[in-house]
Amino acid sequence: MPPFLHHISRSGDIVFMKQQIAHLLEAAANQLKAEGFIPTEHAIRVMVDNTRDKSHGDLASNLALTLAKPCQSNPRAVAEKLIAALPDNDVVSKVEIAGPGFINFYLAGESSAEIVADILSAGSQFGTNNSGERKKVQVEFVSANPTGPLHVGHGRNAALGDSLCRLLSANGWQPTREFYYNDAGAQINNLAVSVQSRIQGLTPDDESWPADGYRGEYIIELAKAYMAGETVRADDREVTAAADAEDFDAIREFAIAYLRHEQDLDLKAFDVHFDVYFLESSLYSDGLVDATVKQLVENGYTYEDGGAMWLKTTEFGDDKDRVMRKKDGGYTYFLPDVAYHKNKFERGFDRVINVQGSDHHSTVTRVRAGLQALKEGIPEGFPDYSLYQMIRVMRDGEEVKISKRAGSYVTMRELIEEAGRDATRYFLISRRADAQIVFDIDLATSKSNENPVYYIQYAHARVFGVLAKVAEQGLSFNTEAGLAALGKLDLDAERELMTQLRRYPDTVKAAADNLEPAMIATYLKDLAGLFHSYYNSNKMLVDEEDVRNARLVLSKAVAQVLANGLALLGVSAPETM
RNA sequence: GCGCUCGUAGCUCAACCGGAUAGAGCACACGCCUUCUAAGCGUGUGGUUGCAGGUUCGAGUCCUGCCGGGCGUGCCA
Repeated sequence: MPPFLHHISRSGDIVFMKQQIAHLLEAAANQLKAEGFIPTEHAIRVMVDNTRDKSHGDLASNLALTLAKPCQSNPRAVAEKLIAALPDNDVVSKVEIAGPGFINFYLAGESSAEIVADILSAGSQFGTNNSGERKKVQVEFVSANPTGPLHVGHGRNAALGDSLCRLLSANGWQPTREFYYNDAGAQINNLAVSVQSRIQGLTPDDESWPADGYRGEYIIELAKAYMAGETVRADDREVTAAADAEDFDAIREFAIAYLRHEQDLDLKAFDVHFDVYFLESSLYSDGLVDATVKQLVENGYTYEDGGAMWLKTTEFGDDKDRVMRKKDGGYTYFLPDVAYHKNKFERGFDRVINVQGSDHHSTVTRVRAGLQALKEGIPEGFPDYSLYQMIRVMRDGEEVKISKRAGSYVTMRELIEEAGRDATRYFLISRRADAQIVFDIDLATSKSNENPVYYIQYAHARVFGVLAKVAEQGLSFNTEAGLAALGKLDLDAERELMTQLRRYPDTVKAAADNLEPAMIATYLKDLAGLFHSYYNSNKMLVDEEDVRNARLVLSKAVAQVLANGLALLGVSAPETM
């Protein structure tokens, strides 16, 4: 018996059933190689898929189709040989050849039901794995400059980034959540000028209002707080206002703290928390920017032209070189970005992921090019990016243009207050990052029942509802007895539920591998749907004790997986609704 | 112009590395609460997966070219 077969047993690691089947097929293929049926030089790549149609069994492989050509045989004949060569095992109850040559696997009934016991014993840990091997991953997200309230776009960023961290944790990684912001540049001065203008009683309509000033109403509140001598405490700083209209530096420092604090409130309402706040100014004060420039110059990737210093990013795949130091001596935004990412690399993270709107996708090439030009052995694909598409906001059937200048955008706070945290978060996370989503404010707020998050939460609450009924109706429920009686569950709906439950660990892995939390949302919607359908057409609290216990145990497992999945999205799993 | 990206039912979206008959919700029509929560379930209507080629045993998925949307193409970030 090949060594890997030690892992294949009914009592073993049942959750990665795909891998187990793949191992079986691999063993069969290797035997056919040894027999000379498959050319020895042919690399075998085994793929096992979930079936869409239950008449195709539980899992299927296309291996015979891919081997037909190298074996100079037809797929169905190859499939027959593969099946004959499968090692003995107790996880598969039936194997069939179907269609053009698919091999369909039916899992043994007990094997299928065992997932329920696995779920209940693992509890909140069910579905997690250690593929990240406790390695450190840093995820930078939100990273909004403190010049205004967070809007819907930041909301998508926050939901995606935080959920990604939860997913990575579930896959055995150790995430660090990091927030990077500019506390010293031109935009911050611009902010301070705007506040000072408001203190002086100016409005955006006045002629002397600063050209690029921030017009939003929040600047008025900020100015009032400053003149009232208030103290603001943000997560990463605390400032007491000097209340001096002439003290520009004091205004700036207070404004930063004030707006950071406002952002903190939104993020907390969203249940998003950061481990590290990184200041762009520290890159200068700690000499990281200068060191980066020096290194780039020494490596010969820079040149002067038109009074500016350029970086030869074209040597690393960019379509044109980029200015790194402007004529006026200041640096363009991407130079500090390179210094920052050099710093991330040197901090020893095994992996770094940036969550950004796709309107910044051009920085990807630039930052990576800058890092390559440092010649420090930073991997070419460093850092990873999760780019998400812009959100279009609809209100009263019309598109709301998001613009800080005009002050006409939808804030995160507005959304959370009107639609609630769960609904907002779910909506923002439930679509693939590369989909341009349409956020209909009226739908999200007034008719929030249409948000599928309630559909999922309701399935969870229903389980708790029926469990509460057990005692009310003077019945009994015993988990052990239920587990022992799972074999009594032979309805199609029950088998389908167990199949879907078994897919959860694969989904957790796939969602992390693809940096796509939305895959969890899709999975949960499907699971909830199967449960609602099952619940509606079958009574849980039947007289027959075995069946009652078994159904309740299955329902508990469904609730557990729903709760685990919702937790990955940062959405609550209420027991009553 | 060039680069990236998206285009799936009337609307909003699924479809894991190419797999078998492309799925949900909303909307529309008709059903299901004296029985565990109807925020639920069932049945039906609705598709040339933008168009045209190509690769493959097999394409919504990969390649090429068009068409359409978004973003980028700043010594803005």
